[in-house]
Amino acid sequence: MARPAQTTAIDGRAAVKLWLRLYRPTALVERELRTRFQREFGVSLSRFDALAALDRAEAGLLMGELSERLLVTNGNVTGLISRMVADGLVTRTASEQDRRRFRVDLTDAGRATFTIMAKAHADWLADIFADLPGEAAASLTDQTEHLLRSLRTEQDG
Amino acid sequence: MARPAQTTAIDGRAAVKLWLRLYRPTALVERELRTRFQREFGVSLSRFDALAALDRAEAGLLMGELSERLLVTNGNVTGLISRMVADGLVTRTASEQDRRRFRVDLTDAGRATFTIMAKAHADWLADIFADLPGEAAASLTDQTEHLLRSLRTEQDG
DNA sequence: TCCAAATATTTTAGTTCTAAAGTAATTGGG
DNA sequence: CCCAATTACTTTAGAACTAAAATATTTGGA
Repeated sequence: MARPAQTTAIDGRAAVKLWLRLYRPTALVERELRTRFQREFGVSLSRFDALAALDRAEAGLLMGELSERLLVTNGNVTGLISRMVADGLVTRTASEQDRRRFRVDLTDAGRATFTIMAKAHADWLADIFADLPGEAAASLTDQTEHLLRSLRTEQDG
Repeated sequence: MARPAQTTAIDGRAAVKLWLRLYRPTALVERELRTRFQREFGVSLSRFDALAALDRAEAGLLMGELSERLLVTNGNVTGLISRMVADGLVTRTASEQDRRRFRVDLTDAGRATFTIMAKAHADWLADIFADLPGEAAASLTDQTEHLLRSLRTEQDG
């Protein structure tokens, strides 16, 4: 589990600076998306994220898989999915093989809802990033992938 | 208020890709910091952010200024600061000139607490980013500043 | 086989957060 | 000077979130 020492490791000051520079635009975009989802669809960003995760997975997801992908606790997913089940967006069924497990699947209504929202989501982001030159966007997309791979956090990836 | 058209504007697909690449590492680092603040100091990340904002401002901050800097609603700041007042970290005093305004200031205990936490915060971030080559970190720091300036959100900056 | 440990999820208690409505103080055009 | 609009903040109702404890099921070694 030992990781190789990094001779060019950045110091605390530079690390804090990078973190603040990374955090602020991300928080602004997140807030903008949250507000727009609420205003246009009356839906939380978390719900959209859950729908997106389920849409990407072709055979549904276990509660625990959802919690991993959304980067939130199990308890949070329990409540989020309960409300989404109540609203007919997803189903939650116990596994036959292992009755501790619950698989969550999109309903037809959930998938249709997601399709509409995903279009708006992409349009909003294109608008939010419209002033960023394509070259800068491509470079950032590359560099943030590198960043993600190099992160030393409890739950990597 | 019209902004110049961007001839090289990225499309929805690229915008979503950039967003996801930006969001994931940021969320992972945020979660890591949140967990560590909770574990080591029994304190929320929001509290640390509030302390940091107040420490940076030399003459205290109005409730509204805090809500701008922390990117949260006024109502949220009301509750957060109430709890911090109760714990002796900050004071909250009405302005003489305009009794609608409330200025929040660090107490000596609050400033001392912040100083200790800020050191840990910097150390943790240096550790989290330790595998990122210094060159990549510097480049990301630059590029995210550019990103912030180019963002088209309701509340810019 | 049995039962202790591990696994998957839910529950609990409480903080953080939002949107929207409410309160109180200030400001400025008529 | 006045009062309608604005500003600063709080309150409310409820969703989103966490850490920790609880529940239920499965697994694996003695």
